[in-house]
Amino acid sequence: MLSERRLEVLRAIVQDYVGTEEPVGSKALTERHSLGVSPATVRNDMAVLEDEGFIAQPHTSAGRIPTDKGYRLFVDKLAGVKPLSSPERRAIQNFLDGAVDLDDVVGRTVRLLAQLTRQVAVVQYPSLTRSTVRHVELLSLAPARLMLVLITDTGRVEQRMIDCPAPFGDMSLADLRARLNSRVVGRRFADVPRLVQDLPESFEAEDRGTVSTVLSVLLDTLVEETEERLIIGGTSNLTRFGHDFPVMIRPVLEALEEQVVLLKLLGEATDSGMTVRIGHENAHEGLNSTSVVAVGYGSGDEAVAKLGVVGPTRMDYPGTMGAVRAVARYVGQILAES
Amino acid sequence: MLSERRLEVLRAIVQDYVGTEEPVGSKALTERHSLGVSPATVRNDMAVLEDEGFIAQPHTSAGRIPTDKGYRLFVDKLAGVKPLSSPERRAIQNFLDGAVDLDDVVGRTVRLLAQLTRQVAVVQYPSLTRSTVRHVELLSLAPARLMLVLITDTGRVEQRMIDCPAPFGDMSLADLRARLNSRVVGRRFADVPRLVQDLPESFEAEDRGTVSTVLSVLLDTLVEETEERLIIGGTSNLTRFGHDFPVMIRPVLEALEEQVVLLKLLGEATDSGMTVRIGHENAHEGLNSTSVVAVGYGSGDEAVAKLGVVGPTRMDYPGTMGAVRAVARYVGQILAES
DNA sequence: GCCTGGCACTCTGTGCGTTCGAGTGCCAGC
DNA sequence: GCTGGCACTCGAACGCACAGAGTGCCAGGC
Repeated sequence: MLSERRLEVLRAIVQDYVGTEEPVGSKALTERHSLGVSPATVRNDMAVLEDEGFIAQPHTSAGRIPTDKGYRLFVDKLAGVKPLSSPERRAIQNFLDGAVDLDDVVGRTVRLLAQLTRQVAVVQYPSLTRSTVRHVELLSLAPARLMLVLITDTGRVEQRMIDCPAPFGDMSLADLRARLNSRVVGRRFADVPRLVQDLPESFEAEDRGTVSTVLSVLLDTLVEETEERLIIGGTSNLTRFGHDFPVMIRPVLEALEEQVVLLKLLGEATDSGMTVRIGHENAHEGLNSTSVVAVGYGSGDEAVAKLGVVGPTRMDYPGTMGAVRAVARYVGQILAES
Repeated sequence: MLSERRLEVLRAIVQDYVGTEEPVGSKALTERHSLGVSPATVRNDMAVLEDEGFIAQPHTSAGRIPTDKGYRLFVDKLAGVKPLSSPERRAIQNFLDGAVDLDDVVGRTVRLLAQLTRQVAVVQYPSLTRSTVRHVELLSLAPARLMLVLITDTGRVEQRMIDCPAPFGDMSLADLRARLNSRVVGRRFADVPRLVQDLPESFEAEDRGTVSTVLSVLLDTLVEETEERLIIGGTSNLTRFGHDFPVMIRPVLEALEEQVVLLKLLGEATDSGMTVRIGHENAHEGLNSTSVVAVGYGSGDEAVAKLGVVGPTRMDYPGTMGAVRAVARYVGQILAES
């Protein structure tokens, strides 16, 4: 186990490196932090930390920089989550309160997060797996052509065209609409298939085909809706990556364009609490020199989706974690209110 | 007026520079193109072209590179639009044909365009100013709470919550829904305000407040819907900007994040035909070293929106223009079919 | 046993002078 | 008006020396 002072040295190295972006040496460390020991002692500690794999030298006779493992230790043991200042909190609240609909909430959130952390922000749309149906509407557009509109309690609306196998009377339509709604309104998506299963049987033979068609479209829509969408913002913050950003930025931009990659990235975050994935802990190769800070957010007690930021491994973890957590909280509040 | 040969020299310079990304000298030019004259002659021509501002030297004793003005002349007079190969055309069609809804069409288009041109693609959603209303639905969620759902002929659906000033009976609701639809279905957005203007008067006094509220929400929604949205893709192609990309990329990424800037950018493109804006011709400062190739597309004869690409001024104009034009055509076809 | 000051060593980054080569401008001649 | 020749310029590349930061190690002190 590392002694208290060695941990302190690691903390100091991380902090200085994050600040200056330059390898940090023993002398500079003792000058900037009151460790109470001489550079020589720090050098010995550094040698140990290097043996253990927490720090590394870019080349002999340069200072040390933290390794992924070093950042990991820093995040797990040495750093807390830095709470935001109260002006910051107020700014968040004001900014998010202005949102008019779900798209706007998500859009504002991503911009806010990017601005606060000065990194690339990723926000997943609230997932619908735990959503409930608020209303199902059926409209007749033509004798054998219907439109299905699904409204969820998170405020999303989805519509589908339906070509019916046979013309469908207005009475039957109203009937189906009423029965459908009485069964599924307020129910979770996952429960809907079970609840509508026997609906066709209660209709006249001539209408059964259409009813079945409508139901299958509805079920398809539910499945499709549960697919997760996300948006990103603040890509211009990639230029903050540091002096080696020209080589780093390419794979990162490519990874960010792949929604699948990002969804997996957020998906890997554990459901409760904040997840920090550092450098090579990220499965995707292009993100090997980035860290991802993600957290779930939701309207109630359950997390319905995730949001987070992607930045260089050399990032201000306490500050970033604080911002991510705070934004997630406020977004949850906003969603709960609406 | 420049002589035929001088124009030929300019064309050769543009082509070589676009290919090699290096300033091109007189000797190299005569070797790679059969101009039929000696390097010395070419040098004289180059001196003239430089006097006229079509080319420039990065420093004395380097080759020449085209200026914005040089590219402009090249695009206007010297270069055609390079048609795509038939495999390319087939690929476009296959790719776009797989789209299932409007979002999907736009998403596929932006990816396609980015891939074909290897540049940043920008696609504007079909504008709704010329759209018509397909259906307006009103749902009662609570005694004094309604939901308005607007369905357009381009397949977009928009919903709004409405808090009514007074409870609104089911009969009144059905009545309002019927009258509203009979007036606006099939009409253009722009005509709706006029068509519904006198609706409140025909209702009982107690319902008028609610009817007015509903109408104002409807009109708001129409206005908001006509606001233009767009999506971009292929940002990782920014890394192709060349050796000076680290300094260039920042303002470009920033500009790309501002939807307003991009909308203005596309908006500047003339309605008919393809528009090419080169370097400083772009009003936005961050895009002073990029060129924008944009064209309108639409489901019928009218252009309903625009799409295009953003790339370095040093781009393959004929190829890019060909790809942009082809994609716009196919998207138009797809939209017309659906 | 741990910390410290001292010292030799090893790198990188920087400044400087030199060389090399591509490219130019100009001129005289055809 | 085109061409070949020629002197000139300037940046890129290279080698080299030097300063500075940082290290590892060791002997000595608390």
